[in-house]
Amino acid sequence: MTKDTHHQPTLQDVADLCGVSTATVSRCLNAPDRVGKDTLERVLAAVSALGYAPNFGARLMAAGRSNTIGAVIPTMENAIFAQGLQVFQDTLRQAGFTLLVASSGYDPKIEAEQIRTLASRGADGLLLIGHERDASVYEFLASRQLPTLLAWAYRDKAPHPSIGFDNTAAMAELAETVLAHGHRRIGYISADPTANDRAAERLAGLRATLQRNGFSQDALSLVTTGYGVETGAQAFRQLMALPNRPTAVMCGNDVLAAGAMGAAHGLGLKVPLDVSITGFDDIELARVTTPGLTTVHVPHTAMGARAAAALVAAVSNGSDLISEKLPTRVVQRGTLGAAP
Amino acid sequence: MTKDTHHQPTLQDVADLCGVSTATVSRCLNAPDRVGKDTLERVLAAVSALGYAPNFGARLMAAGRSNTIGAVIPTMENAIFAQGLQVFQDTLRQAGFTLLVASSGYDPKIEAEQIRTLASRGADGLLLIGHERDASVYEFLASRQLPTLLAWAYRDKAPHPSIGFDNTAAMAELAETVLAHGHRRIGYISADPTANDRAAERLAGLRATLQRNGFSQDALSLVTTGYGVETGAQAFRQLMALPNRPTAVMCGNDVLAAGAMGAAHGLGLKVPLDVSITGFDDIELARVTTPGLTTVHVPHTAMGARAAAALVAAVSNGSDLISEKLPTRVVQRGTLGAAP
DNA sequence: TTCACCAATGCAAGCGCTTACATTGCCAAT
DNA sequence: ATTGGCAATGTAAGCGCTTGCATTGGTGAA
Repeated sequence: MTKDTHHQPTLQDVADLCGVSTATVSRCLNAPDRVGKDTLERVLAAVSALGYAPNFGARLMAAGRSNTIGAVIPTMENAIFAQGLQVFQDTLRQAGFTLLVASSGYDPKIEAEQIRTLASRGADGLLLIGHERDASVYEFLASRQLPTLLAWAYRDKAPHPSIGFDNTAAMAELAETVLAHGHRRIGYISADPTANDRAAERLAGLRATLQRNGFSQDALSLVTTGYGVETGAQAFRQLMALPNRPTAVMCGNDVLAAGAMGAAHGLGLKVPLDVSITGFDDIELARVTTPGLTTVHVPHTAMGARAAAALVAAVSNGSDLISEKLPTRVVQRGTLGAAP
Repeated sequence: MTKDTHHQPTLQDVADLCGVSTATVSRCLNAPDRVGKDTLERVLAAVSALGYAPNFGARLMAAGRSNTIGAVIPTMENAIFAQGLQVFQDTLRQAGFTLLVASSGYDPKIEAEQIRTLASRGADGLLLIGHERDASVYEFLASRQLPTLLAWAYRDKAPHPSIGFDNTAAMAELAETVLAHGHRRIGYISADPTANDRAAERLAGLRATLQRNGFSQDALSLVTTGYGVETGAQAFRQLMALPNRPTAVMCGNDVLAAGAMGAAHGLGLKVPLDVSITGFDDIELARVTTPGLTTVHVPHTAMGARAAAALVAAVSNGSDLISEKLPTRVVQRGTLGAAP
């Protein structure tokens, strides 16, 4: 037998086939200008003839770079991050990078674990959602010198670079709009703000707006809940059962709002005649409900593209990651009406 | 200086710290039962003290295994695959595997490229969507001996193992239900069936049902379109502009159906009084429209979990991947009514 | 003609880990 | 008391690639 097992072709095979050293072949692939023109041609021919593809592990090991960017997102289950992530991946792909995605289920423990996993797989850079996480995680990142960009959030004073929008201001703007419609009793459905800084900031934006407009604490009925459509529906029913039910129910995101819409329908309440509902994120869901959801439009596409470009630059040229604040805007679609 | 650069701890560091060989440390991590109990303890303590994490590249290289499963899905942009994928990842994680996701944008060229990328990154197994792809891709997979499981589809005679459901039969069942409501002119909105075998099978199921029930070709008005909510809406308007407009519009998936719902509302058509609409997949969207979408429920969760378990088994024990057919069922929610 | 220089290429040392094989030492069976 | 067997551990050979340094040979300047 010439060959016992059916191996993948290696650099050596290519080198043998054209009578050069592995070093030359490697250079043909990674620094073509450091090689003679005819040699280059011959080697590339051999490469494609053999169907050679470099072994990722070996390359990672020898070069210490993987051309991979990792992303840890809270969930893949709904569309909140999907659109931005899709663009993120497309942009990376065009730059010759691969995306590794992991999701944490909104659990900081799992997130930390996933970050470590991605790092140990040689991710050259990381995309994370939001600012808030344990100091040990940031220490880990620093010790690895891993370029890390935070997204879906932006803070002025933030110690880590982020690309996103101002959750607080965006929700404040929406809240102003709601108040302008004459609503005086506001319900708010939020994901747990202690474990989710975007949720916390949005809630803060709402609170600040209420206060600024001279409302008392009682004007706000807060329900904290989970992340699905169903939990949104449940929270909405809870709010409607209140003695002094709110005339407008604002939701921390579109998924919760969609649930609220469903629950309203189930209760026989007309939106926005009987009750107004608002969301946040402007995902596909928001265009699909009847009437369309009044929500905050978030620049998913721009965010994904800019984040990818920034990380690629940081990884390739070592350029610094700089924070960027993208604009949001309130989108009126129909679920917000005048207070009854 | 004791150390010039700020290196990650290596196996050697751990070994030095507890006075054993790297082999022993390696065994502690990979085959704890082949090591003395006290040694194990000491080593694990050192591991966590140093914050040691194995270098992925080195491990991949030495062991030829990565504990990684790759998945190439058509899109992350909507929820069609998200739920199944989330479960898939969770199950993998619990088995100590990592998921690498890539999306192809429904483009076979990109899919092939992504498959190669994942393979070269040392994915131990692959999850792909649907059966149809170029023979060269399957040859590549075979030459790599890469355990590959197809999902979201199931075929009896299929040459490759798959776990999913029978798209043809499921759509046929839904079509029977539609016909049972008295509809005689059916519109169908489909993604391009030439590039998507699930779409093709669903269409085939519908056609077969019409034929079985003695309908002529004219009973079906087909519109082929893209993948977003908006394209669904557009296709729906197209169907409503037909001289002999259909009384029921069936859609190849829930996203298209949601678009159709929106368009119907825009045209002032009451669903299901004026026109019936059906979807396929039963994703979150289907519960959010008003009225709820009548659709085909697909076992997302079971599919993701079983697929993960099967791949883990195949990769770990070399056990064969066997096809599995999961049940679907028609879910009546309200968008399907009697023909006007 | 000589020589300094440079482009093109080869040599070989790792990168950090796994694992086949070798070694050690202890216990039970003879 | 010997010794075979076995569990625990060590030794060291790669895995396939990149890259610093060495070597080669051709070029133009002196």
